[in-house]
Amino acid sequence: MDWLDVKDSLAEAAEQSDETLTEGLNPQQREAVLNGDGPLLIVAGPGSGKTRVVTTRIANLILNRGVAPWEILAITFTNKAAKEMRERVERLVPAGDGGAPWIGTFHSMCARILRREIDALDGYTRDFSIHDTGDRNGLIKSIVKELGYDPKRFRAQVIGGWISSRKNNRGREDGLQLSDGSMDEDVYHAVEKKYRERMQQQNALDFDDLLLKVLDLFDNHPGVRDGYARRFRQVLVDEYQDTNRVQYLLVRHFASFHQNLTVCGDPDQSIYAWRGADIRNILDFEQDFPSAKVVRLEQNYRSTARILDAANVVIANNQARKDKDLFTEGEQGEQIAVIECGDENDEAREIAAQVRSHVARGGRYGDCAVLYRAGFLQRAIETALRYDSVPYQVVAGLEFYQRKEIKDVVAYLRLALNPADDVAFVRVVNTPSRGVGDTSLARLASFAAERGLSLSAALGDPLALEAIRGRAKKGLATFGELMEELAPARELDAAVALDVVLEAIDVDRWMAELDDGTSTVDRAANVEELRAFAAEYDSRQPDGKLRGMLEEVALVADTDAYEGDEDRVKLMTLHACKGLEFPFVVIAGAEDELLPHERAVDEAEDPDTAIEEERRLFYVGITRAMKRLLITHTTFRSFYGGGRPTLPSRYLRELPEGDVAGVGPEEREEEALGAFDPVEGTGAGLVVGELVQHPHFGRGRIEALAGAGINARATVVFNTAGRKQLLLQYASLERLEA
DNA sequence: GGAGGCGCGCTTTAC
DNA sequence: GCGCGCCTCC
Repeated sequence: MDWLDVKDSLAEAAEQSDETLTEGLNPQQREAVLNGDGPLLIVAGPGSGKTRVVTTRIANLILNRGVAPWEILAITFTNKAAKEMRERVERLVPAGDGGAPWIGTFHSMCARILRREIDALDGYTRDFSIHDTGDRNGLIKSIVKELGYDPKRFRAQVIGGWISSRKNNRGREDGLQLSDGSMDEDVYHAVEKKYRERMQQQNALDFDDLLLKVLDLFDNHPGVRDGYARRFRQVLVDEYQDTNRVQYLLVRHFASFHQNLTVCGDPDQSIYAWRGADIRNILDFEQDFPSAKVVRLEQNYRSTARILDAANVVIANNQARKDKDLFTEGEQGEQIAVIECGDENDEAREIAAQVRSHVARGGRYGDCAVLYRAGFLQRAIETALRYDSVPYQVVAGLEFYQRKEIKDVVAYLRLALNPADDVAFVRVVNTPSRGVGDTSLARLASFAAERGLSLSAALGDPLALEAIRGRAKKGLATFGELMEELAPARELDAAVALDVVLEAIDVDRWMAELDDGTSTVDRAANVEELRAFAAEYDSRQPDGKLRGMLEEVALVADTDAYEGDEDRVKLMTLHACKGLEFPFVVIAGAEDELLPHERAVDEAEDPDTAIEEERRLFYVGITRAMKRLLITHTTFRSFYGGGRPTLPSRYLRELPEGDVAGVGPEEREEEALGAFDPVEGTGAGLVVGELVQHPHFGRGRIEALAGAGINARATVVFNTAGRKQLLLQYASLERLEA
């Protein structure tokens, strides 16, 4: 069916859809949906119905404003968000045959554009490989060694991060400083130069390049740029507060012709400054687009009044923000529970118990989410949930595609598509084992370098193997033949291509080789899962072929592992929870040095800014909760096999007293059910000079007392642990007879 | 060249 | 307390 036909057939529905579409929306939401052409900024507080507004707006553009679906570009930050948006738009607008709106992440959009247009850029073809962060760091490391520097002193990760932030700040690179401010800048620049050359030689792009190359394309080929700019009559960008410089410039290009740009976001939820997000993009939107209309969505439909109040009060401590006035008409709700736990196992058991009592009271496992600042908190929680037979699901990225066997198989697929991909070549030339070691590989590499060839092209030259002896020679020759066998896979359906590869490398033997019988991971099953994914991809994207599947594999980071409707507890980082909501939220590990994270503070140019970003992270976590919020922290947490005493997060002190019920270790024994009574009178009666006992620090003497109420603090000098500042509300100090 | 052992350093967050 | 990288020995 042609789009015009679709439009006709929808005309009738369209007559009334203005009314029905916006039914149940509040005036601000309706305004955001119905606002006409031109730049539009939607400042959307948490739980204000933003996704509904954006999807309804898209539907309205299609149904009532004569915009064809394919003239709409909607950019989200995660695949998860893109998927949800796509589904919700489809529910409102029946899909026609004419083409769907472009809904995706910056990275997937750019990959899609480059597949069509990259020939216009020197040295690249549409079969380019996409290198992930691991690939990038590996290449950088080998370059560092090649240039004769010590890879321990010049860590690939650090240089990689530096290169990345330079790319993400295009045009402002010179303002960036080396994190250590040392004299090593020449080395960094040398590595960067080499890295760029090597990437181009192997027809490879890293994540940052995907965006940057499109920017290059648009900057240098106005014809191409205009093609897209004219096509996209309506551009929408979600989570605009998290865009970086390059993304900002891209958005301007996309919207350059029609100037119909809708951005939405919330400055208080900006949590990606560490990867170049620039909050100024949203704060300055009205200066950038002087004709911009601004709509504020301030009514919260998600959380209880108590939870919303706590969030408001906490975030008000940030200096760098615009005041917002979030309100709810919802119920007061129960108090926020803060529970102090002994250590991470204690904390995990407590969380498991709380989840079970939630279910015992008629709730679902799927109502619950456990959020934490850093991935390593996950382990203890998983163990406790498993012990209690609580079903859970980790919503975190990468895991699957980070597995060695998966990366290896994917490297073969990459080679089939792009034989110049040296990083993939190095990864699998000796996997499974073919007797090719570093020495012979180095010989092949220098042969290739002298002639400006890729490693696989070098293998095609009979001279290349002359300097190589024995098993390695034979192994390399075998690998060369293998590469030729793989070549036809490039134009096949993904699953078929995968089968070609698996057969060519004799996957069964390889898997048997890897399986030493002791390992618990079922590698063969993982490979089988990849096979299933490929088949699923083929049926979903019949034209995608191997090329398309590899692209998707490279760009899923938070996987689509998140299945909102499954009745399982969700475990994820605070970063991953943005955009989601749960009836019952647990924020674990609310301790100083973890939240705010010490590294965020230490490594930031400006610690105060970092502390504010961490506070936003806490804010994002709080505002995910609909009905119940539980915050846990420990007094001691294991670290690197050892461990250290911990103090409650400074942000806990900011929670409004009336909304919070704190519970120490003794009180919570029979406390699994119901709301908690506030702890009262803590700290009362303690006197400077007294001896006290702490559950983890042991004995100590009070040196000073300060603050009152929930802010009451004691400085205690412990016999073994030294001097500590403790919040009396949480520290559960016991007085000892003098 | 490969397997096994030891020591070091590490855990932010992610497309 | 684990994984990786480097080292040694076969």
